[in-house]
Parts: sequence; C-alpha cells; structure tokens
Amino acid sequence: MLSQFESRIAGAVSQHILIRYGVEIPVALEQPKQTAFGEFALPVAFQLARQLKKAPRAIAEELASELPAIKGVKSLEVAGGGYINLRLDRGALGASAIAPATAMATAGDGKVIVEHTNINPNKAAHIGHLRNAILGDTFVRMLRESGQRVEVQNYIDNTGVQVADVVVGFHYLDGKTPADVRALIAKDRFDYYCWDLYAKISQHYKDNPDSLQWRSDTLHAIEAGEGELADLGRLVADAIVVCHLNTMLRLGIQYDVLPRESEILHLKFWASAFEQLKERKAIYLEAEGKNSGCWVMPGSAFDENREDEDSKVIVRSNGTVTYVGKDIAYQMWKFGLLGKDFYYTPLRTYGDGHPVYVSTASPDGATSVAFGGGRKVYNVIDSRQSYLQDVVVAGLKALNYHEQAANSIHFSYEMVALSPRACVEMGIELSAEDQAKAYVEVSGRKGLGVKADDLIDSLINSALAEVASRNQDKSADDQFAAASAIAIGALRYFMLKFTRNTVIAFDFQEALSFTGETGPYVQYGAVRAAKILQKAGDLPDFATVLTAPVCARLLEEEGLWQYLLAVSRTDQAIAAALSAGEPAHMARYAFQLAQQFANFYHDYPVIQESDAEKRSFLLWLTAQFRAQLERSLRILGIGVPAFM
RNA sequence: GCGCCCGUAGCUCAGUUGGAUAGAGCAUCUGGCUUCGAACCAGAGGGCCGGGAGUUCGAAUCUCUCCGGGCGCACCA
Repeated sequence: MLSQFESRIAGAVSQHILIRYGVEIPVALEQPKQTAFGEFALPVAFQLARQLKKAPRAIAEELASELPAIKGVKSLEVAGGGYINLRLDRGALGASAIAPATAMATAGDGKVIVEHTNINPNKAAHIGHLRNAILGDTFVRMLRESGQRVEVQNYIDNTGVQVADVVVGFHYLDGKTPADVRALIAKDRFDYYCWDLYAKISQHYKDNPDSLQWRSDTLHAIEAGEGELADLGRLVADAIVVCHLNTMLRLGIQYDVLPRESEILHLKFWASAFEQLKERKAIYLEAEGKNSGCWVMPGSAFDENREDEDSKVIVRSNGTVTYVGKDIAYQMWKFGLLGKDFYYTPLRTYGDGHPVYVSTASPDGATSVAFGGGRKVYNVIDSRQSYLQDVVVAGLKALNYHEQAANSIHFSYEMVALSPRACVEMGIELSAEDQAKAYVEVSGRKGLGVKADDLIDSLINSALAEVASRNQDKSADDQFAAASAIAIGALRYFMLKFTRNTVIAFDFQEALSFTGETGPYVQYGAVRAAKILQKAGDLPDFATVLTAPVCARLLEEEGLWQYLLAVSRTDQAIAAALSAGEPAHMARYAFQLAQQFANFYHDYPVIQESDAEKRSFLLWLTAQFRAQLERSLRILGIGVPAFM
C-alpha cells in the first residue's frame, strides 16, 4: 500500500516540475537514512541543479514552497544539501492499510519461461545444483507473485557424455546387464551408486586412455537408440531423473515440463534450425584452416572483440552437431520460432495435483498440452557458460530475431565451491595446491562434492535435535515435520542470501546454522506472531474499530508508526528484488522484516495491553507481521512450521 | 594474450543503480528469561571500502591505471 503513496507522490512532483521548469525528469523516491527524516526523500533537486544551473539547496527550497498539496502527505521540509523530506499523514496511511486490501495488479501479457536445474541425469545432485534450482525456483515464485504467467522447464541431457560414461561403467567395467541395473534401481539411492561409479570410470579413463573408445561407442549406440548400451542409457537417465525430481521436491521445487535431448535428436529439431541458419547466412561452411569442413559462426557475430577467425564450430566436419547448435534450436523452440514441437506425456503428479510432463518423440499416447512459445526466456545457468550463452543469443540475432535475442536472458550465478575446512570435515584429502586456495571447485569426475540429499538429511537431523529438546510434548511425527520445515528453511535461505555473482565457499558450520541471518530466524518470527494471535482469542473487526481518527491518535506514538511502515513495504521489496533480478534482495527483506518483528515483540506485550483500541491496533500489527512474513517466506519457498 | 567476475569490520557478506554519519550476521566482551517462547533482545569494541589518478555540488558505486584472486576463451557439454 505504501507503493501507492509513492507513485502518487512521484507523479505529482514530476508534473509540477514539468509545469514550473519545463523539464521532464524521472522522479525517484528514496527511503531516508534515518527514520527521523520522514518517510520519503526526494533527491530531485540535485538532478535539476545541473540543468537549471542553480544551487540544489535553492531549488529544493523553491520546490518545497511551491509544490501543491499532495493527498496523504502531511508536510515536507528541505534538509542537507538539497533533499526534500516528506512526512505522511499517519492517520490516512493507517486507515488505508487496515481497510480490506485491493488486489495487486496483474502484469504482463504472454508467458515467461524459466529454465533451471538442468542436471545431467547420471549421478546424485550436489550443492552446486541446489544453488541453481533454488535460485531458479525462487525467481519463478517472485515472477508469479507479481502476476506473471510462468512456465518452468528442466532440460534433461539424457544422451550426452555424462550418461554415456556411467553406462560404460556399468557395461564395460562392471559387466552389468540391463536386468542387473534394474535391480539396482529398485534398491535405494541409485543416484549415489552412480555417483561412485562415475568417479570410478573417470579415473579409469585417466589411467587407461585407450578405453575412451568405449565412450564414443556408447555415445553412438545411445544416439542410435538401439541395443543393450542404449537400453542401459535409458534406464540410467530415467531413473536418475526420478531421483532428482524427488530431491528437488524435498525443497518444494516443481516443474511444468522436462524437454529431453533424446527428443530434440529424434524429432530432428536441429534440421529445422540448420535450414534457417544457412538460409539467413548466419553460419557458413569453412573451406580452409583448422575448421575446414565445419559449419561455423564467425567470431564477430557473438563478440565484437573477436576476429572472424575465432569462429565457433556449429556442425563438425563429420556432420554431427555441437552442443551450441542444439541449444540454438532448443532456444528457438522456447520462443516458438522453430516450426516444430515435442509431444508430451505426463511423468508424475505432485501432491497438490500439479502434473509435470516429459517430452516424447511420438504422437502415440501423447497428451494434448502445449509448452514453449514464450515471450521472455530466463536460462538459469552458471556464469562459466556465459561464452556459450552469448553464442546462442548471437544465433538468434543472426536469424534476425532481435526481439527474442533481447528477451533471451542468461540468469547467471557463480559456482558453489567447497571451503578447505569443509573438505577436511568430509575426509577429503587435498593437494598442497588446493589447500592454499580460498575454496576448491566441486568435481563430479573426482566424486568431490556434497550430495544434496546428504546435506538435507544432516540439516533435518540437527533441526530435529533442537525441536525435540524444546517440544517434548509433541509427537514424533509432528517433531519431524517441524524439523523438516526448519531444515529446508535453513538451506534455501543459505543458498539465497548471497547475491548471484558471489562465489559461495560452502562451509558446514554456516550452512547448518539456525541462528542469526538464517531462514529459521524468519520462521521463528512467523511462529511467534501466530502464537500471539492464537492466544489472543477472537479478533475484533479491525476496519470498524480502527478508524482514521483512532489510527491518527495511536500513530502519534513513533514506535507504532515505524512498525506500521515496516509491514507496509513488502510490495516495494518484491518489485525491487524483481527489477534487480536478485532473489537475495527478497531474502534480505524477509530477514529485516523478521528483525522488525522481533523488536516489536519485545517492545509491546500485545495481550497484556489494557487500552482496548491500542490492543486492537497491536493485534492488527501482529496479524500484519504474520501475513507479510509468511508471504515473504512463501516467495522464498520456505514453509512455516507449526512450532519450533 | 583476450574477455567476464571479485577485492568493504578478525571471518562470511549487504550496500536501494551517483546521495545525508558505510550496514548486517558470525566470532569476542558485557547485560537481560517469575512476562505473548531466549532459535530472541540491548550494549561495546572493530573500517585509508585493495593502491593511485580522474569525472562533479557529491564516489564503496562511474572512467583510467596498477596490485592481488577466481572463471572462461574445443570439431566436450
């Protein structure tokens, strides 16, 4: 509701400036550094100073005395070198906050596609994958909260080298048949088994370079889709995808559709893209040099600092397509530009009834649903792949799809690495070189990493110990449910508290913490607010009790006024986090709101309050804190335990 | 060599797109449960915002340069 005041003020001020000075200028409102300065600050005089060639202070004085009255604004004063500080009419804001809320405007036409997770289906998910999925899922929640229509895609590379390597491990190294592998899948933690096998085969390649022939044989078999190796490939990839979906579901992460590499191959997506690329002369057949016989994109197309010789191979001299080529085709499909589509079949239905579909190659038995064709596409991919993402976007540009190129966004983030201390705690031996580093990169090939499910399990265990010691009267099931919510809250918050381009040096002590700036701290606030409301009994009808004059009287008390402002800023926080593209800002807001509530909790004993009107107002504030805390947590994908 | 990212309190990180006296968590020290739950709160110490130059009313933020660290730059994905 505060944002309504904000836009009204900005509009009035910019209109006045246009009339008075004939200057069109965007008016930004800031939150003053100190609460004593009022609710909003206008730095607009500084901006005008340059154009009007006048001292900012003088302009501010002029504006302050000449501005017409703005509804909801009580007073304004000039401060500092030229700030105009505004104070709001407390009664008016209070009453409008308490009145039943009007629905938030829904924004945007067209569909936004967010692609995240994208884990190779050949081994268990690790903490690096968690950052991707949690970041992507939270951004999806932010978009949906702002009224956008969002489709969540999780791309499955089920025919790539990584799956092939695990198949090689099963077939050549361990002599396992499809029946053997089926038996392993039926047991628990197949993804863990493959984790070790993948490390084993990677080491084997290193020791026996000749065995790399197994890999290319297997890759060919998987692409052809026939024979025992292909069967193994399907078994492994399909089973691991199920493992990944289960792991992500523990964190509350769901998808709409899983497009798979195998269908991109079989439905010949590439052929359509290839025709367009050739026709528009976006790529050309190299006649000489190191790339002779390849179809390449000139370097200047994706990087202005590059020479054309630094071209990127799209089709190899043996006629096969590189990853980038396939990704251009896939990206075109996401925008509905390919002229081809997948078929789909339901893979599973989540507990809330939401289905997730997987691509298939044949119309037989396919469900009639439509995916892709987005207006805007966010690809959540780590920053190491920015070069390749640039090439994909350049492909769209070269095809003259400029609008889509501009709406193709690499939502990049830095990797999660391991702190040397974390390695020591896991019993991993580090080379002297690695020990000297601030962090060590996770490596699936070396089996070096923290598995997602292990981390979740140990978080639940330590949360359970805390919960059990504080709530001995509760049942084991209830204790476990609360511990799970707390564990997920801690994990998701931990992954979100860092801004995207900060490398996370993973540390168990920090990740397992439940105090300070953590998810559980925010949950604790929501739980305590709920407890007060529960103890208070029947609530009054706030809108009739807390009229504007009553609000005006109560809000003369500075503390209450500040808490009212605190619970009124969620919309602004969401909008700011969204426009910055930073889920971390949303996390930080939730934490700050929880801090405000903790202060409120200590300042005002709500239930003991003897003044009836004030008690009503305190109860309303408590309800408001609870609602905004829960809303913020929901956007972060964090639930509120019944107790903790 | 070229490109991108980072350098802010002892440690881990924010910093509202150039604004007022640079913030938070952890750690350390001191204090607070007979109160709606202490997974909390109050207080203290701790800073040449990597160095230097520039841009202007004003710089942690923009430009240049140097230093230190990370990641990319395949007919792998």
